[in-house]
Amino acid sequence: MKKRISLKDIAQKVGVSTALVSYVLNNRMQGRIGEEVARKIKKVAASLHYQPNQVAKSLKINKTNTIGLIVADISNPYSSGLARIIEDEAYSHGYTVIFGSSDERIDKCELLVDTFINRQVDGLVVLPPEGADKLIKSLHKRKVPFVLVDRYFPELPVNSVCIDNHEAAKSAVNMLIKQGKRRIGMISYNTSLIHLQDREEGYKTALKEAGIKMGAKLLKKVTLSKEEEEVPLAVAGLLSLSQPVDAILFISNKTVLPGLRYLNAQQVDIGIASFDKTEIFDFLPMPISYIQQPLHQIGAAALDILLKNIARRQKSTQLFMEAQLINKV
Amino acid sequence: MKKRISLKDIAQKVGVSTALVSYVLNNRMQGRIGEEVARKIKKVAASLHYQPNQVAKSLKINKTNTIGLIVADISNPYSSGLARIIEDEAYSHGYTVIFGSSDERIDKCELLVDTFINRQVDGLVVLPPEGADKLIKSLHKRKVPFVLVDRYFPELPVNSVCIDNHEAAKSAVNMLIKQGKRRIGMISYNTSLIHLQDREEGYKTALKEAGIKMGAKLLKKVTLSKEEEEVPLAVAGLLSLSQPVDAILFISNKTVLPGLRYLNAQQVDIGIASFDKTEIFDFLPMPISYIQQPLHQIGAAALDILLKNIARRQKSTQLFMEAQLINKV
DNA sequence: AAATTACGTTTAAACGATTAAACAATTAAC
DNA sequence: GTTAATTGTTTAATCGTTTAAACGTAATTT
Repeated sequence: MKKRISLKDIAQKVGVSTALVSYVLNNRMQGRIGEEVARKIKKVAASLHYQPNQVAKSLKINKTNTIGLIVADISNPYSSGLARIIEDEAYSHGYTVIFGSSDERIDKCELLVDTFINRQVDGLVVLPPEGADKLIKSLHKRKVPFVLVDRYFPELPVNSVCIDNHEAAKSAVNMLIKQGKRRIGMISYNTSLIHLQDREEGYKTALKEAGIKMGAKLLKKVTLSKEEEEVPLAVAGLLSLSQPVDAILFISNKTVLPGLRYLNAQQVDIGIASFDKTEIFDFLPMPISYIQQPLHQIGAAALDILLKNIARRQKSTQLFMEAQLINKV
Repeated sequence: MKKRISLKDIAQKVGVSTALVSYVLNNRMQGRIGEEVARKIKKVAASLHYQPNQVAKSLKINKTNTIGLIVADISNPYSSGLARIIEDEAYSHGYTVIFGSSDERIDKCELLVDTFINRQVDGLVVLPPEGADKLIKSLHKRKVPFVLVDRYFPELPVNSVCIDNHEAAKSAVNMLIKQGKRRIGMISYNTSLIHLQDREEGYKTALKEAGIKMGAKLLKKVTLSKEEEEVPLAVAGLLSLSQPVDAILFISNKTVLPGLRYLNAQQVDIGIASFDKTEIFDFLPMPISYIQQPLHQIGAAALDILLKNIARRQKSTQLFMEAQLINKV
């Protein structure tokens, strides 16, 4: 890397102090600077292609204009879609984004948080893994500006932007009921993540409100990150009940894929609803309804909250966005 | 953000100079430091949860341990998949990754490059958009360590990691021929991007070597980023020739999707091969062969080259990886 | 004419680390 | 017993910025 041009180089060439160069290039001290010399400084700066060293600037002003983004896995469509929105919002406000994937592991997440804080990020956007309560609490205590997305911790009064999962699941089940389905199963997760439990609760509420009895056998739980193996078994289970299901609600895009693969192979045609869309929906013979998260709104809101938090003029905000049910008949 | 602990704080508390604290915590000057005081410094550092300010360190040692990743769009699966691999490789070497999406636009790409360089990244991984020649040349002249991925510029002797697109396309077409196809069309791009032209050339070469005449009508070109509108038309064109095609090679995952959607809707069953896999392949009745890029190798090689370049011990390297043809019958 | 204000610029400290060189205080060498 | 080497620590400069305060000089006020 070639030696870069610094304020000093410009100052020397023009024959003034670095302070003056700094003032001129930052348009400070309006009116107090000689027109002549200002012009000359700007000219020399341009001719040398001067670009300020942001590291030095960051150290001095104690602000890096960088935000850290921690997702479960950047190669997952939900995460990368979110990343893209955060990126755009951040850049439009003069921020740069560093990112890392936690793989849903709390130790990795902690490592990333530490790394980012040591790099003096101005704030964090975090999609927290299961069991991150302690970490989140510590962030809060250390007054690090941050905002959670997709997931939240009800007992912690920290910034978060999620969808109303309870309502979303409820509306999906209601739709299945309206379509005449009565034996509605669900593929859920065995997890302590509240936002997923909310989805399960929404499913139960919908059935209860419709006066449909919900047998425990209709609710199958699989392990996070083990979808490929466990979902087909779970679906098979739902199909082989004495009273087989006539519809299934899938809790996530990661469960619906192996689920559909199985149903497709078995040539079973039942009602299907899912959280989040995947490309394959367009290609399947049966219509698949899904809950569409307003990803753009989520990302934009998250960054908005974060930036206001960085600027120290906002208290904690918990946002629950309304998800849209895309109803395919 | 709470005031963070600095070397000074530790030094004061222990009653020594910051220099000594620095030496101790970095394990410098082995054996020259008093055991007693070293222990005390480490203890105090730990009790205060000292974490070094990387910004200050970066300024001093002129190294940020950060690399910049510029892709077309982080929400595109190819880009996010690559991002994940780069991330893992980078972190395992103590580097952090900042990223940006160029949207295939040269102006955005230039802006990102400038932003990243001002932030003193140690190097760049770039998926360059069409027409980036000038930018790349300037990076090279300024001796910024960088490596191109996926795309290259034959006339520029700079680091790059790609697949052998010519060979890959050829093998795909050869396979179609072996399956008995004779009227093989291709959906290609109207572009100056060499790696895409290579794919086209590979297609032509395969036909020529097999002694099959390649009419110009068999090669349809669409516009980058306009796949959704143009590909269906192009496919329709290939099917309505006086001698319709019995197979199509798609140049990318972005073209194969609308193509398949159209073919599926029209219930046409012909041979299909494509670059890159998409999730939907598993769900379609017809077998679809595809060229699988060794994404992991590409990412790992790119980072390896970049790091060696940063450490100043390697000349420019152009790598062409072998892609794998996944043959579904 | 002395005192004040304004103007244009420089000085110098600071941000938080690293590190060569200097410095006492011991210990070893001859 | 003087000199030299070793040991443990500090001093101070440095990285490239920013910015409050100081500083002359000129213009204005009284």
